[in-house]
Amino acid sequence: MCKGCKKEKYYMTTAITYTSGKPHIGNTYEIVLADSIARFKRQEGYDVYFQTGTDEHGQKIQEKAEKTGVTPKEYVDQVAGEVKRIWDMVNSSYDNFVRTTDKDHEEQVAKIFKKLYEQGDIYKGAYEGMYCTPCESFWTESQLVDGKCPDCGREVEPAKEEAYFFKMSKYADRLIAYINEHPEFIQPVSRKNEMMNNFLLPGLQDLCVSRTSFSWGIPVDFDSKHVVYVWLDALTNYITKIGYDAGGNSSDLFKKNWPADLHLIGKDIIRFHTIYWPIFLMALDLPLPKQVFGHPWLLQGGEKMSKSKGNVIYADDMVKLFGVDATRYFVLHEMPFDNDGIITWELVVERLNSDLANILGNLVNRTISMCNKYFGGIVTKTNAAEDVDEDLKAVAAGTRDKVKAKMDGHHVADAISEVFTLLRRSNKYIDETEPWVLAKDEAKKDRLSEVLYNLTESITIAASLLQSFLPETAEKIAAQLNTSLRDFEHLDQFGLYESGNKVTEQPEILFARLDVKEIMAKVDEIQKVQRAEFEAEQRSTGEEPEAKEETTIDIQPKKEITYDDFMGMQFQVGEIIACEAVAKSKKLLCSQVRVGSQVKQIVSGIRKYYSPEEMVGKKVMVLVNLKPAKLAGVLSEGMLLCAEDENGELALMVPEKNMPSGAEIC
RNA sequence: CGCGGGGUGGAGCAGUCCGGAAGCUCGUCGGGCUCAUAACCCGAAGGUCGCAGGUUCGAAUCCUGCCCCCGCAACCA
Repeated sequence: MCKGCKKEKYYMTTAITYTSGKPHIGNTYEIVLADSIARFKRQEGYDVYFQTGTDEHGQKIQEKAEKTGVTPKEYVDQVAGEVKRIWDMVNSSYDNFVRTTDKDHEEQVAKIFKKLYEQGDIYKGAYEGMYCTPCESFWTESQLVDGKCPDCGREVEPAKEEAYFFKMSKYADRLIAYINEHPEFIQPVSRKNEMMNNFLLPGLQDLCVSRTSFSWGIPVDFDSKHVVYVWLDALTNYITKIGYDAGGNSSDLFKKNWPADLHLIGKDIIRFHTIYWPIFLMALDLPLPKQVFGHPWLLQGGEKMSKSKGNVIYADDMVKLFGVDATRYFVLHEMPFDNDGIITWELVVERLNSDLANILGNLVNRTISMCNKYFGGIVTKTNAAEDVDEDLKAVAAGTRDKVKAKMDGHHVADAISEVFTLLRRSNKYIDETEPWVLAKDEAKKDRLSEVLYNLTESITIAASLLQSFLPETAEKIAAQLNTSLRDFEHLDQFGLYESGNKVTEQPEILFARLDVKEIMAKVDEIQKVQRAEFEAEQRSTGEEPEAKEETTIDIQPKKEITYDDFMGMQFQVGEIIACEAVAKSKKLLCSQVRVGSQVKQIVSGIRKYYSPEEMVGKKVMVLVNLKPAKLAGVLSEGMLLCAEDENGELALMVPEKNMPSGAEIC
């Protein structure tokens, strides 16, 4: 901190990661994104406090622990350790790694709950819904499957449970006003309308903030059969872990840093951060955070990520194959600002080769090689300038402010691109000046020296601007150039590289080019291991292994039926003579099926797998005597039989030999 | 008429708020160069900006209608 002036504080947080399992690359993306913002703010001169951590309570964790045969605490200790290890591995520079099972946090949450209760914002009421007794779970109407429990398929019954509620509606008007008066509060702005239109303007319902159906949580201290709802527990980490005290004795750290300048979160939890969290803070009479930025997701291209397929991408594997900075580069660069990004192994290799190896690594390498070849590594400014230098110098000196402008709006990918514009410009400069031609003419030695100086200086500036994103690489470049990364305030000037300095004699390759095929072979190995691990885990938790290709599927057995029951069902071969999509639905097809001499209209949910055209002419298996019913308003007089695999893929049952329409199936 | 996101050269995207010569990266093809990691530099091909109307001197951009894709929601007989 400089004398006489105080650096401006900047308090930022990530969401805390839920410890129900090992974080994949999509989760890891958030910490890298946050880290690059934190590093950049520090570089700009802010006094940054950067907090991240893990969210460790809740029913899911309790269940997971039970299945694994350990206590919830043992379970979250293990996962939180993993999270922290990964956060450290990707070089994140957090100041505080918090856990919601930390004693001080638990105490404060209990105090906050009590305070809100005593001042009347929380009241005791009853939660009503459909309850599945064997599963001990409440479900909303919309969660039910065929009116039954989505977990076990058994009957549910209406039930009431005592619960505490928070009076959201009391603060809604204040929140609406705040959001309207602070357009920068919710980022990207498109999310603001979503919150307003879907939740705030229609009217907020009171939020249930306690549970009695499980015990792994922070107990309500005046009513110990309740635990505090996870979101009230999780969100408050932003204040409790910097020293907030509900009793009025908050720490200096808290007084200095609250309100937060930035909550960086995934777009899926924007609602919790822009509605519930601000209202909790209003109830506590605390100022609201200045900005909530909901970043998009990193999605795996093509198929869905699934452990059983072994295609989940983890930061560990990426770091093993590509290194930390290449991993950071990819997730930062490939992520658009408000659209989801795509990650595939092939794309990672492509980016690494074309950007990091070719443009950046090769530029550093060729520049240093020339310095050594022509001047024994000594870089001297001779002022033998030519017009062609001007553009390079202008781009180099102007990059800092362009990067800053992008970073101010959290457009991290675009900020990095600005630096690469400078690197591309530098490569072009080499072609324009042709140092190898200058080297052949003794009279042009000064000019050659100046050219290499300009390149060295440009690279120094680029490396200094890259340090927020690729910290290790930036340091490596500075070391190879025998200089240090430059202060932010001097990065808009050209010509500060120490003339007469000697660069390294043996430049190390920063990023080696990779062969896609070799990488994909290694990826296959990784996926094999992942599948094996998954199966082992399934066995250890006593779950039936998920079906793989060409294996079997076990389904919930139904109760035994008699032969008469069976004979009560009439199956016949039917021929589809016409078929069209049901207008009001996305999944339904309406078929005219000839069964013997009559034609039945049958509606089926198979549009995703069969087009109306390909249905026509098929001979299929039909349950004929099913009571007619209306689906999406269309009458259906039977059922086409299909086989279904574990992914919901459907296949129509057809006779193995050609059979006449109406033939009985028995 | 359920809610939301999206449809821009082979791929991935920017541009759309505030109309004014269709842009970026990758890939392909041709050329140049040799300091460098088969790299770098230049050039070219390739797009009815989902479709149809409308407003305008002028529309990827504004208005109207429609189609398709992806989430969520659902009636998945």
